[in-house]
Amino acid sequence: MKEIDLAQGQVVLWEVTTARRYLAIVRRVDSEFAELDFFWGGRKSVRTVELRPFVAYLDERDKNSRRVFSVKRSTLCEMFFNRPLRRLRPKPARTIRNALRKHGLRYDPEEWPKPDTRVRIWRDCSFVSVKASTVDSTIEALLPRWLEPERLPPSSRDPLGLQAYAERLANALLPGLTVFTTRAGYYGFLAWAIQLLNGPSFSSGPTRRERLNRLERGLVLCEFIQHDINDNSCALLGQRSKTQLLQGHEANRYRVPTRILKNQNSAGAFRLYATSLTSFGFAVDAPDLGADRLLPYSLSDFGERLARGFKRRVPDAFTNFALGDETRHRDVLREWGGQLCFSELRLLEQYRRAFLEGFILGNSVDAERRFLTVRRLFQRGLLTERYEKRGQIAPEATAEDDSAAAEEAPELEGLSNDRVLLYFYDQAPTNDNRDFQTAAVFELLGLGLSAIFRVLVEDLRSHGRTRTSELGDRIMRDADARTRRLWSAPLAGAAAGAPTVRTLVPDLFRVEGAAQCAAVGGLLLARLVGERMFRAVAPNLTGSAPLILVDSVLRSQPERSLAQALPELLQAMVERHGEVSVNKGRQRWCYFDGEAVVKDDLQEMALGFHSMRFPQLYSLCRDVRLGAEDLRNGN
DNA sequence: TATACCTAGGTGCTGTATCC
DNA sequence: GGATACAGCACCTAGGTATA
Repeated sequence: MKEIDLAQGQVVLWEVTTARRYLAIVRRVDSEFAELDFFWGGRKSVRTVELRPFVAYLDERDKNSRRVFSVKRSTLCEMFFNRPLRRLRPKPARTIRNALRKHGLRYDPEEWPKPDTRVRIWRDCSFVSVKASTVDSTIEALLPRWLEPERLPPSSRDPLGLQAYAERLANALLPGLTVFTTRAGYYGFLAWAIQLLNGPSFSSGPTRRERLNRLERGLVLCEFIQHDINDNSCALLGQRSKTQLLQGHEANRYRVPTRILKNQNSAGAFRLYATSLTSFGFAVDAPDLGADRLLPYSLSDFGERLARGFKRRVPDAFTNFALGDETRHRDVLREWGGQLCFSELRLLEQYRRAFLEGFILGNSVDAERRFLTVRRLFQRGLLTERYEKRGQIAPEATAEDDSAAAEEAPELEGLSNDRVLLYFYDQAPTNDNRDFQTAAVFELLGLGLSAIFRVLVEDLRSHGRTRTSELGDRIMRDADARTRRLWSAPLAGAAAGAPTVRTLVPDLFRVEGAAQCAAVGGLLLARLVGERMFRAVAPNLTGSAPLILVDSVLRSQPERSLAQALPELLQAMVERHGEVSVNKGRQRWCYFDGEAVVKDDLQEMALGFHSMRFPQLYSLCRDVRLGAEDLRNGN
């Protein structure tokens, strides 16, 4: 076999025998050997003379075959996964497709239903490697470009670019909370750890960050032993390692585990709670301390109080155990776990008061915002003092004619984002409700638009190319008579005849098929823009993508029906998606080619509310059993 | 019929891709 | 580089199939 240059990151063909051939990625290469990463997760060092770049293999194929590699699906699976995979699940199928696309290979057909389905693979001549050399790029610039542009990094998962605006709305309601800030105990643990480790005793030896990680692992071990394997009521970061940790004893004695998370520095408490810790006013950023090898935070007065409160729960010998290498008996660690338990910290009044000070009762802007949000949730009965019960749809949140739909809804633990947003959407538009209602209208507009964009995405996935003027027929064909009538009526008529928003939203998630979902999404948009609530909050959404889209297409020509407006709405969304993709430097999902929309790098598209962090808020409130009395003290 | 084994599908959690 | 969403993984269970 002739010698060919191999490069890191390249897809190569390793022909062990004529029958045993594998595709792999070059991890490292030197003059004689290349280390390969296989798609099934294995790694192996192979002599370079046994390897060929897969594209070179294709180029060497017979011209009569048009340099197309045709192979049964089962054989392709063996080449990728070392197994024929008689049932090809979506995940490995996606792995193969993504790998082919990523490395400039095209395939046909799109779907491979049977093991003996033949898959044809060939070079995608429009592909330009992201890491192309300067010489390549110079040559590329000289080439005519009448077909596809060069490939960009993979597409965004947020095709209409709605996430950033949603986060701004969430931050206005609950600044400092993130999707990870669910346990009040971590604030005290981190404050105590910062206070302890930034002291003079730890200037040599392991870094303070490593010591903090050890303290966290020690805490997690004690909590896990305290709450046995069947008790997940006190969840901590690293919960998934619980079984492994509990098995890691020798004669009922444990050491601090070496690992609770794959990367504790990026996924541990210190990192995930850092911004929240400062937003709550417990600590301030102090990068100069970091330069001195200290933890780069300085505790505030609140933070010092919180740390002292937590310290009262820390067993005397815990620190030495966590930072040392000694073992302790299970029963001792269980007792420590009981003292440290995050679910019990509320019983310590000093700790609870200090936490509430930072959380909602302090004088900072963020604390005041959180206080106003929490107080209104209490006033509306969305937050109550009954934390143990599973959350239910609040009776006043359900319009009378929608009660049947609400009864069918599954019970939700805590406080879900959709429950809060739909509740406020149902209330009168007042200044006191305005921020919640702005978020609700934004999310509902986003849902309706996304449902409509998704029908285009699914059509492109099936056909590769579609005309926006034909999608209306598809939606109408699958719809019931009432929906067809509403889609054909002028916008005002559709708004008046459509079910309520509270009915349409669950429908959107219940109906099967993208076309039916788009039909419901259209009715949701019509209903929304016709309601008083929309007119009340629209000024707050000026400049946001959903408002621009519905204003420019729907509200500008209210005499048109949804069916008539659909092609223009889709065109506006595809254009918006194009702009978003350019701004992000990401590959687009689709683009206009004359009258038709053409598939490019389509991604899976799911519908849902963005996180407004109400479940996380509920969890924090539950940890300290926040009550109405606490809020009265905050006035 | 009992049992073992296999697979699909659901769920929850972690690690990483993505976005700003 | 920080914050976030989500893909992927591990685990579990139900149901189907093969075998004794």
